Amino acid sequence: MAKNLLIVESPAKAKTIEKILGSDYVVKSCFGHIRDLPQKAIGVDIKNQFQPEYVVSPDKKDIVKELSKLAKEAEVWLATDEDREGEAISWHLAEVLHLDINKTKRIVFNEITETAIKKAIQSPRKLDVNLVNAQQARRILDRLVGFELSPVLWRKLNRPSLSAGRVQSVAVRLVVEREREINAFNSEYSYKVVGVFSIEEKGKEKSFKAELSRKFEKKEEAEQFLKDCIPASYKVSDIQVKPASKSPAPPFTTSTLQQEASRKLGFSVKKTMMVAQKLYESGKITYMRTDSVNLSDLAINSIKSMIKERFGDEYSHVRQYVTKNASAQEAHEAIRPTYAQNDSIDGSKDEERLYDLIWKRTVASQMSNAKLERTIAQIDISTRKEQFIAEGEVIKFEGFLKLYLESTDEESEDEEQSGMLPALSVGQSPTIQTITATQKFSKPPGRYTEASLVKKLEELGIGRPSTYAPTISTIQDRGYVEKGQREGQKRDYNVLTLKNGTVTVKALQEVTGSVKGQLVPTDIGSLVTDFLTDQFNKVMDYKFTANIEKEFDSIADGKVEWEKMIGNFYQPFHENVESSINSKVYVTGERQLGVHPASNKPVTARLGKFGPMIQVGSSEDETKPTYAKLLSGQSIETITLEEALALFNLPRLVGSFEDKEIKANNGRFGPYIQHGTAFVSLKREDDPLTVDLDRAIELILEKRTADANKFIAEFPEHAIQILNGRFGPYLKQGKNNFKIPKGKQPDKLTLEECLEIISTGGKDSATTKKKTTKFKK
DNA sequence: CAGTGAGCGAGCTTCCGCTTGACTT
Repeated sequence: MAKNLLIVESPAKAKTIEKILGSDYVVKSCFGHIRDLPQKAIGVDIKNQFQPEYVVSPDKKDIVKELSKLAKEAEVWLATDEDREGEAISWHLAEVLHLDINKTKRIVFNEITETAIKKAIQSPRKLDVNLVNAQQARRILDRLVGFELSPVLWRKLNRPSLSAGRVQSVAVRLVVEREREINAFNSEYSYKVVGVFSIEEKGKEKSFKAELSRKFEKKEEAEQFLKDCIPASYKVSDIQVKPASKSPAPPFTTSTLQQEASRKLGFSVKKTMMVAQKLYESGKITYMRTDSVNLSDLAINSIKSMIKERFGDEYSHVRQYVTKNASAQEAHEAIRPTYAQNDSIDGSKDEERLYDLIWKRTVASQMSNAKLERTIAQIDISTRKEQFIAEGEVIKFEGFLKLYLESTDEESEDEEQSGMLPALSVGQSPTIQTITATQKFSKPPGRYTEASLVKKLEELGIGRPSTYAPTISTIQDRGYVEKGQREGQKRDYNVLTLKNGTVTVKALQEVTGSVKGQLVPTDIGSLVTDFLTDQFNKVMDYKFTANIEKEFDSIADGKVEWEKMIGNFYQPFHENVESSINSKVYVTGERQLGVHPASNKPVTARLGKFGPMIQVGSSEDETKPTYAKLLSGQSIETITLEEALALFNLPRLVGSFEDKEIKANNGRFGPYIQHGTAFVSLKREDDPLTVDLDRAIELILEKRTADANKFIAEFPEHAIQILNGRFGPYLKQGKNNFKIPKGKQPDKLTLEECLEIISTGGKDSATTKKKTTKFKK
């Protein structure tokens, strides 16, 4: 039996540390928090100084049992993370394992290296009760806000399972307000003029581009300019050459990894975290939930020697990055490869790609600046006072660019990579080949992507590395925010060209305003945001988290009692909740669209029991009002009277096929076509208002083949079917589904085997089914 | 499975931050 029990949070960490410490130490993991407020009840005694009721989390019972047993016979070292949550985890461990708080050794290290760990063992400290209290205040405040606000929403929007919280509600607010900025944006245009010139260099013709020093607002102005250029000659009037340098981005944190993996690999934040977890568990990278850009000395040294060996001394530049984010707690290192010399790993395609990204980013962060030379040449026009400006950039020394360049969120269509210019000199007269004036529209602010929303939340100090991905999932699961599906719309633009002495005008089309993969608010998301910002503006304030973080810090410093801080917050907050819940106002977002041209009845859009809808007429009229559901992509806030009235064309007769009518409609599960008694869902790109007969028949036939492929085998006498599903083959009996055990071939199952699967696996499947279905209604 | 369009009723939702698997139709 070992004399010492050392407890850390993560099992992968435990393994590594056990190797370092040897046989005197048993190193175990507690898998994060072991105790928390109860899941189903508020668990805070408000009348009694907000005393929390903690329970061992159901999935941690076994862990706690094991740790208790080990703790009885060994000296316990609490080695959880060095931050507020880590301190609290240690305190809960001390409580549950009945350790003497004054005697228990608490140690911390923020890198897993032999020196760091042995040094930590040399200097244990006591539990920091003030820091624990700061965590309790954070926990209790979040619980009070979440569990008091959510019921207000259930009532005001008449919808169960809505939720509100310090983090998620602000995340939704960001998306809602961005959408409104975009809706309010008035796109303006101007004409951007680009000339293509050529010049002789060493007997060869070389061409280069230059942009005019001004843009034109009107087409006529642009046209006049081109005409003026017909007889013109051109002269290089000035050349400036300036050295420039670029430095690498710091190593990855959780947030920057999510952003880069989204931009460069197209990963969702959830996927990034799942793949990173795999890399971490197999020992290939350091911990992936971190807000620190710090690299351990050991890592820096091994990266340095690797760079020198592989690229040469001149490529090495040791940099120690400092975390700028004020809310960072820096309990871990930056995300980096465990062994810098491994420039690739074996794993799934996704693991290999993410590792490659992490490796390059980390190594590049320790490489020299890139040295550039920027050339700006000015070209005069004999017939006009404007000038053409040619810009060129030449890399003199690539430095870190040899490996890696960080991407940006902006679309890169306009970024003409300014390459090398031919050698120009003042006084030269380049010849013009073409000049084009292109109509360019100003762009509204971009919608958030999952990753750019994480970036924004981090800037505001809202949320933590471990919660970014779950928060993004929550706001989508609750139906507040969706990933956009709509393709862009076509827009005309003009291009004027001067070539061979004549000016031509062409109208072209571009696609703009695609929302694919970007976050758009739903009607419910917008209504919840408006309601909460109106009635609970303090909690919805973008600075709320930053403000209370300061108060948590005061608690951690021992200057403020946590009960007092929570009391000061709760008293006005709760009064607000009470008055809001008692008011008879319901949130429907009702909006008048106008009157029906035929009947003169009012047309309104609002949130109904089953979602956003249009109503024609009022419920007080003698004849009942008529209703129509909004289509996906439409919203109460933006739908027009014309669009609303068009919805009443449903159900719509599309035509007939195989002697049966085909109708298009918008139902409970979205738009569909009905063919006799068969129903087929429309695809995202289809619109029930316009879908034609050919397409409808195509979809019907598609569905028939899909249904045929779905079927593998059946035993009708027992109502058993073996089918192909989303997660592979499965067994179905009546309404229950069963997993087919590994190693069994689904098409060769016998009746006996099927019955066995049902009798053994039956219980589990039935209970899990209940769990998942209860969410839906 | 492809309706419906309120406000009583019965009983259910819900937070944020630490950690991993188990499991999905």
